Amino acid sequence: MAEYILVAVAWPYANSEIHVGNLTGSYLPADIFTRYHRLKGNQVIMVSGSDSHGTPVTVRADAEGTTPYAVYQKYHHSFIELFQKAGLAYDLFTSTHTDNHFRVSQAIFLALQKNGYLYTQKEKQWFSKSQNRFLPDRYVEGTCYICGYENARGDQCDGCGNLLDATQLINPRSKIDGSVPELKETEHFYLDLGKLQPQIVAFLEARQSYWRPNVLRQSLGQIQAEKLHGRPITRDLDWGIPVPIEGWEGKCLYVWFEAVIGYLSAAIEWSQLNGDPDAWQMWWFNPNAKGYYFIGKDNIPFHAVIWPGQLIGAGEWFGKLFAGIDNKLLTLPYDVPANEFMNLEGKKISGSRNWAVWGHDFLSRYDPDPLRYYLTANMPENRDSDWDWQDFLQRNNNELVATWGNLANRVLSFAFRNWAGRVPQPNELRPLDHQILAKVEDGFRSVGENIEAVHLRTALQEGMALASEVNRYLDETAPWFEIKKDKEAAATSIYTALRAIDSIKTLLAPFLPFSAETLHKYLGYNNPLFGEQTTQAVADRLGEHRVLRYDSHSASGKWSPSRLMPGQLLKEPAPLFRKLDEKIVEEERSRLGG
RNA sequence: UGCGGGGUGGAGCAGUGGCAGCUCGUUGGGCUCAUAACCCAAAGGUCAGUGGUUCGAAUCCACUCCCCGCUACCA
Repeated sequence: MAEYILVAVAWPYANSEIHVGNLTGSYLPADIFTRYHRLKGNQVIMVSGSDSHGTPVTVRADAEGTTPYAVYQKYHHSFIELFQKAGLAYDLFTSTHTDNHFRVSQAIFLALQKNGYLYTQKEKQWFSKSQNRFLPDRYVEGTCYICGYENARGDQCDGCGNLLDATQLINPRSKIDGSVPELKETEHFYLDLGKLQPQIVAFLEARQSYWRPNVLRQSLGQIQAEKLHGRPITRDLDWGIPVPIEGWEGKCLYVWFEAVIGYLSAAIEWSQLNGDPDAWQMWWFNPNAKGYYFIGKDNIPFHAVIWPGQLIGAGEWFGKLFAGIDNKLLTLPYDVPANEFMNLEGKKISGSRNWAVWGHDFLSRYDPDPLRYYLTANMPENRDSDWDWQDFLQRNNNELVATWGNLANRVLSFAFRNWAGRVPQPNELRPLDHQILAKVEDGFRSVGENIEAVHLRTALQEGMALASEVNRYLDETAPWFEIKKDKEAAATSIYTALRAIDSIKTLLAPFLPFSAETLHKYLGYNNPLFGEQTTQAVADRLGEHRVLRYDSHSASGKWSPSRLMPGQLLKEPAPLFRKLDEKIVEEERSRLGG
């Protein structure tokens, strides 16, 4: 009775690098959750990709004198490289710039239209003659018609703080090239969220007993306070997915509308790449499948309100239009365990001011597991948290190294040295031994329950607490003392301790996959716990996109207690983690804001 | 101003009606297998303030004082 679980992870926008806030907000919790379910033997797929379209990408391309395609490719490849280094093992990390995604998105659009949830509306927008394109409100500056402030932006005035109607700006100019734009009429499609509101509310109410309060506040709470209204889902732009309607050439689907559809299209692409093209239906046409959406708090309305609205609105027409299948509804999200934000040294992370700890930069000096440990221990599950270098150092040295790394090292090295590199043969286990093993083995229940509820901080804490228990056990049995007078007693203690750390290894593996794998080898196992991350280039009519995949063939890990065999050949151990020097705190702080 | 979050021992947090807990740090002791790691013990809080509800409040209500977000395609 394996469960079908879809792990849907936020799509990084392809115009900037990834920092620790992004990692702890969505990518890391998703990976931990997914690794756990893999060990557990569930049918889990973790999908995401680069959000490739939209105006910011085109603006950046213009500024750098290159193409939007090149900009997106550059960041996309950087993401894939980072995810490999950080051990973020997506079943598929693709992109929105694929033929498959275009077709899926257009099918969703058409299904919504068939069901009567789209309407069109004409409006005036600023148009840049020099660039021959419409300007998003953000990219128009002018004098505020309320307070007279001269550098007001189209959407909001920084002088008086009022939200503005961009078309009323006085002396408008393009923020991109300074030219004077003119008002021009344009027509767009709107998603009729007002009409979908009753179904969206019902969807949310059915889930409010177990959703996080921060997510409910910004979805159900928001709707109750102010009604939903239609949102434009197309734009005058050529870098994106064309509106699949005749006469609408030169217009594209708005990125917020099509990027979320990636959760569906990526599952479909994953199936195709696996040579089992209908497999996605086990997640998407299966009412018992559970979809978990790992995102940051900025994305809550899109995932908890609008995306369910899109799925509900597409209804059975999606299956019909896309796959010729009747009477199938798309599976709605089961949970949206959105995280809050992580600040940095007390201030909000800001990429443009370099107030950030960048993923690539961090991993050029430190290992991935300490990063994953700190980001999990400090994950903003309930409220904003803070990355503090002093705190990072202390948690690394006093918790990860001292409690867990040292435990593994002291047990392994003692065993290796005194029993000729093999797991010692124990006597019959004593009550003390049974006790510690029972305690550790109960972790498969308690840590598992916490991970399933996406309480990852607590789950990690419980795993670490078990490591402390084993340290205590060693202090009581004192095998270094036993061995002097009764080697068999020492063998029993060390065997018990080895079995305990073997189990804890598995309990911590979702969080610390690299060191778990190393420890797994030291314990003498030949097959790895997890599969491999691989990349591959996929060609279609839009060009080529590189994808990151997960190959589970070699994986042998199981979410179950150790059954370590006496006599098993150990490998010569070495410490799992490095202790860090106090001086890195100042070094790292001085890099910030530079 | 509007909306939202938060103020708990030195630090970071848990705790939504019933003797105030956890991790780290500090101090003292133990051990010596281990990356000066590990184990034990102790000190340390009028749970922001005031008033109220209650047999009983960190926990509910009212008011006050601070801090921080959001209202920006900056995650």
